[in-house]
Amino acid sequence: MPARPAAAPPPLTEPVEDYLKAIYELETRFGAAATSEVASALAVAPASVTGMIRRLATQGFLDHVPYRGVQLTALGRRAALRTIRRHRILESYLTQVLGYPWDRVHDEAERLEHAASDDLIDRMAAALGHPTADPHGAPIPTADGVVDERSHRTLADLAVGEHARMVRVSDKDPSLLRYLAEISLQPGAEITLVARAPFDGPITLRIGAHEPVVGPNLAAQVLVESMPATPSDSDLAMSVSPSADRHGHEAIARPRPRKSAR
Amino acid sequence: MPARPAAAPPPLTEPVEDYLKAIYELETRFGAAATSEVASALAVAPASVTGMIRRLATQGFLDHVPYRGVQLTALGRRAALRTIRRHRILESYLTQVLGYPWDRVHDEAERLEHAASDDLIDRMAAALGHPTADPHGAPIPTADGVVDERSHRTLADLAVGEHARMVRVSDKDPSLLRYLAEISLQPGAEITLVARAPFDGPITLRIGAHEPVVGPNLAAQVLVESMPATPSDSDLAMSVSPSADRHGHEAIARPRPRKSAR
DNA sequence: CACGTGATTTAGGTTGCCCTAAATTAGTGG
DNA sequence: CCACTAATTTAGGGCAACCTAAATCACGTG
Repeated sequence: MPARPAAAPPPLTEPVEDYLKAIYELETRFGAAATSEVASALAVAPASVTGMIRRLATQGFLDHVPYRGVQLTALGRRAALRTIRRHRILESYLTQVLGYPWDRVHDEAERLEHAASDDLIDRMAAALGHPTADPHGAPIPTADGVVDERSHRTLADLAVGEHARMVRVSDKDPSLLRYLAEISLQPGAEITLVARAPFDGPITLRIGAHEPVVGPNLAAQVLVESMPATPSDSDLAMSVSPSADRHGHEAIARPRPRKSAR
Repeated sequence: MPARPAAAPPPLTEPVEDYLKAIYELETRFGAAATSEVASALAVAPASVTGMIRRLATQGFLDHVPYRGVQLTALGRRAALRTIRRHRILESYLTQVLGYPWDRVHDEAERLEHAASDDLIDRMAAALGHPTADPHGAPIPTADGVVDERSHRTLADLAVGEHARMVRVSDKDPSLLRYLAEISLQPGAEITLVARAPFDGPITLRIGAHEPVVGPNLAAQVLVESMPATPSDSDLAMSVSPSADRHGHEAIARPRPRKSAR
């Protein structure tokens, strides 16, 4: 008999897409996602996360070791990246074509990402010339799930006198984004760290003609990449190597044998 | 005490928006919506419709007379028109800006209409110059719920020799839409009815240089408006008055007193 | 004017996703 | 090694939206 044309997988529900996306993001930040982290990321009770996780595990989207957290399978990662791609292309389109300010695209994209078809997303991407990063600098996965996962230093890591380019900031806090726009601290901006007060104090930057002073808290949220010092304003031209400071993602630890080795 | 800033009404769920939209459409076509009509419009069991209708009635979106059907209240009509506005602006935007063919916008808009914010819809409308009709000729309600509800004759109603302009066709049947596009029968097209075979037979049109022949079934789905006969190709220049062929919408009949009046 | 037919509603379930409260487990410090 | 704490899971519901099967109702007809 002729093989049937491969039963289409049932489309994921909105909550499922949200869980997978949240788990993906926690996993890339911490190596694995704890129940409570997922719960607070989604503003949901931990008990609810346990239930959803069990279902997602039986459906093959993730591996769950009870009391130890979860990790996405290849299937789960693909699904998560598909949602993330939609989200970031939507954000790009909303800002670049429809004139949204960058602090108001997150919520809109958050809803649209579940409703837009692949075709729509591709048309938007094409209209933008297939962008590789969204307005906040987050990399956009390709349609087949490849994403630039390089990690970056933060503004708080820069040494005095160092020269860098702003790369990325989270899209989640509108008021932070509005403030950053005010001081022209947006992806692509060139920054020199002018001064740093002691005891984790405020940091003075130079961005173009301005010299904003920001707190260490804010600085830690802004990702940057080193730039070769410009011949003009640099005395110490230390080129910081883009050292791979990625932690080596362990798989979830299996529950160890209970005999306390001592 | 200072009056609180008016508690925001809880946003409608997706199924609720769909019910209200379907009921609105049935109501403008038939004067009232029957349970079974709603059920088949939404591809849902009639028993499910009864349940939803009861909830919507208690929430003030519609009036329900058991066994007699439903009618929207002013509140329900506003909500329905808001969804319809979104749908039609989305369809317009998808075709005009993103190059969707007109037979593929319905499904996409159907999903996006529940996710798009008012702000997004307004931005799209502005980008299009505030269109008054969607790609299929359906009128777009304004943001405050005003819509052009004129009814129209169909292609099947035209007399031989009559000259008309195509106004509108349903957006629901992609294959019909593809065929109409093939024969250039799209909103705005000027049409002359060239011949009509007897016994409800095929109808010959002239559209520009083409003379497509269409069945009565198709003709009944295409809404048109009369045009003054052009001096060139008309012998009988009958200007058909745009007679109000609107049926006079009765309210739902109350269940009559059971004593069989006779 | 009773009766059958078709439309509608009621009764009783199911599923997905959420909750709170009460176990249970892992990991730490004494 | 025991006890405490914090994280997690289990137990037991709730609500929205759907379903099927079994009443019930409206209405035209014989």
